[in-house]
This record gives sequence, C-alpha cells and structure tokens, in this order.
Amino acid sequence: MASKWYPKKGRVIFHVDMNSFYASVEAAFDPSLKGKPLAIAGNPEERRGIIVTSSYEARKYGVKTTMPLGEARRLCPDLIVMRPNFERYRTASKEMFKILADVTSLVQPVSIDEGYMDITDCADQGTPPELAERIQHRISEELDLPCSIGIAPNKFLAKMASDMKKPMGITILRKRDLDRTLWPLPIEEMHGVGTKTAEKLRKIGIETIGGLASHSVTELKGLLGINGERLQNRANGMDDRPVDPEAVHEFKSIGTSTTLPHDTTDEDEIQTVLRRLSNKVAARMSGKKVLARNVQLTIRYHDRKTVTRSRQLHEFVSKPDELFQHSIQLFDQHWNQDPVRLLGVTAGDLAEKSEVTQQLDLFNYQQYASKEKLYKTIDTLTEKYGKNPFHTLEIPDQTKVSTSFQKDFLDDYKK
DNA sequence: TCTGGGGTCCTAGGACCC
DNA sequence: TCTGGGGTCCTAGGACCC
Repeated sequence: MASKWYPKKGRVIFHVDMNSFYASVEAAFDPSLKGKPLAIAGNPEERRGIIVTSSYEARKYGVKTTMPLGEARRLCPDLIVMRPNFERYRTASKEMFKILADVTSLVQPVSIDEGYMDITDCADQGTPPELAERIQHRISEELDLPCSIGIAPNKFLAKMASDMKKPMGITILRKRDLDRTLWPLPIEEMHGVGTKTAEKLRKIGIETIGGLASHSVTELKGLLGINGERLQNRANGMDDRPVDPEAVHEFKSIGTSTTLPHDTTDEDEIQTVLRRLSNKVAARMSGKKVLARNVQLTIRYHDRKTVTRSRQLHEFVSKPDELFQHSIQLFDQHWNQDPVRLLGVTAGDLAEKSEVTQQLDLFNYQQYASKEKLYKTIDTLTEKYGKNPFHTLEIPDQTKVSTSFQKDFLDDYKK
C-alpha cells in the first residue's frame, strides 16, 4: 500500500509553514483574541510602526505585512494591535519543531515558523498525507496553532505546495500535475522571484511560472545570470537541494540594527547606539560560542539610502568593546555627515570559539622544539596542499586552516 | 502612511600572485 | 619591453526571503 507513495526513486519532502505565526501564537496565549482582526506591529512612536504579521480576519480588510500601521488602521478600524513578544514566539517555535523531530531527524528549520522535512524513509509511519495530517493535528491540539503542509518530491515544490492552501491546508504537488497546478500561477508568486526579477521577466513576455518553464534558457541567463537557469529548473519542478538538518548551525553572520526614533547627526547619540548594538551582537556571539573576523557597519540615511562598510580583521574578535571600536572607526571613516536614520552592526566570517582556541595553541610555535623544524614541516605540507596554507611564514595565519591540515601538521611534525 | 529587523546568496571590480 | 590568463581575497551593493 505504502509503495504507492514511495516509488523506487525520488524523495518525499514536507514543507511545514505556520499560518500567520505571531498572530496565531498571541491568539493561542489569549483565546479571547481568536476570530478577531489582530496585527503584530512595532511602535509608531519609534518609527517602527509596520505590520509584522496579521490574523486572517485582519487580512480580509487588506491588512498586509510591512504595511504602515496607520494605513492598516484605516483599512480596518477595529484592528487589535500588539507589540511582538519574540520570546513567546521562540518558545512556540521550539515546541513546533519538537513535534516535527518526533517524525524524523531530517528536519531543516528555515525560519522561526517554517521548516522542511525529508520523510522518504518514514514509510513505516504511514502514507505522506496521513503523516502530514498527524503532524498538523498534533500542532493544532498541543500548541493550538494552525499550519499548512506541502508534500512534494523536492523542497521548491513542497514550498510552493504549502502556500496553495492556507490556513490549515495539506497540498500534494506531483510533477505530473505541474502544468495545471504550478504553471498557471503569475510569475511573482514563485518562491525566489521578487519585485525586481518579476519586472524583468514580464519585460521579456514571461507572465506565469509556465512561461518561465518553457522560455529560452540562453535569454534567461543573459537576463538573470546563473539564477535564470536555476529559476527555470525550479519552474520545471527540478530541485535537488537536500534537507540539511545541520544547516541551522552553520550561520555566517550575526547582526543587529535599529531605526532611530529621529534622524540624527549627534555623534554622542550615534556612539551610544553603536555601543548598544555592539553589546547586543557580542552577547549573541557569546551565546553561540563564536568569534568573528569581519565587522560590518550599516548606515541608512534620512533618504533611506543605505551603505555598508566592512573590514576584514587579522584576528578574531568577540568582546563588546572590540566590536564597538571597529564599528565606530568605520563610522568615522565613512559617514557623510547626513542625518542618520538607521544603524547596524554585524559580525561576520564566524568561527567556533573552541576551534579557534585549538588552532591558536597549535600554531603558537614557541611550543615547538625548533623553528627550523616547524618551517620544514610547513614546507612539506605546502607541497602536499599545493600552496602555503599560511598567509606568511613569519606569522602563521592560525585562522584559516582546516582540521585535516591540523592533523597532517601534527603527524608530520612528530616524525 | 510612507516602508522593521533578521538573515543568505550572488555579482562585480580591484589588488595581488603565479 | 610588453604581455595573457587563472585564481583568490576583499569590498560594496543588490536581490530575495520571512
């Protein structure tokens, strides 16, 4: 029976998408909000008054994400507006992913409210629709939260499928059904096509996903680069990205930014804000036990023009003051004296603290018997690796060597 | 009523090395 | 005396997503 759902080749992928997540969490927390037009929005006094999420009741009035709060209120005078409670959403998210993890370890969270699952090898737990129903039912019963689930042979189609029935939908998207399910959709509804790309595609006569699927790939590449080819493959239902449960740990940057209550040119105020942002980034880095080798400053001016300035460092940083010093220097170097609307600090080129410490120990060559022998080892390995693994011989760059190199290094050195 | 905050990936040009 | 082409690193910006 199950074999009907499990052809010999091919995967079965779920995309689980929580429906208007923040608003739903609030309604689960306070059931008196159920059935009412509810929006989660920032504080307009601080110029953060945009809609982050809204309930389906609010959406009926035309309330949409990123809409300014004033406009939302005009469209829906009875709108209930709440500030976001991120801690509450994170807790709910963890509970939701726990339920997914009960089915398979092949779960890849992509954001706080959605994730992919590879259930190819879960045939013993039932057919995919049965499994999807069970997951949806558990999330609804245990957390009082609605979700939609897309079932498909790959991530892209699963993602498109979960979007097709909301809220509380379960949608199967098979390859053989693409011509009537996916292809008629307008091009901007395709995941990966935003305003700019949609505009470009419409200019060359592509209006639907089907239009993209059958268009000349040469022209698409000319228009969109490598992305043109990739989008066309997706439109044809081709996507071999694996569900990667580890991806969530491999973050590449940690940043924070804030829109100032008022545009400012006051350097003391700016300094205070940069210090606060640096502290916040450092705290999050410390929580994740990572160090950074790149610091990036973001400045958005009164006219919303945004510039980023970054520096690659020769050593790792993690302390609040280190981040602050780099960001204030970047600011002083690059600020054009115009009023500032937003400031951001981002730590990039991250590495795990434990690994960096290990490497620092390894390449602190004072611990080796002789410098000559150390250099000889480096020469040997340089030949093996085809290039000098250090940036210079004088100051071995301890930061950019692989674990396999470290191992070889020790093996060779001990000879 | 004007557009938040958290990210990722891609591109392109210049510097530098071989 | 003039010169190609490939590769990597760094920086900045843009597009996209939730």
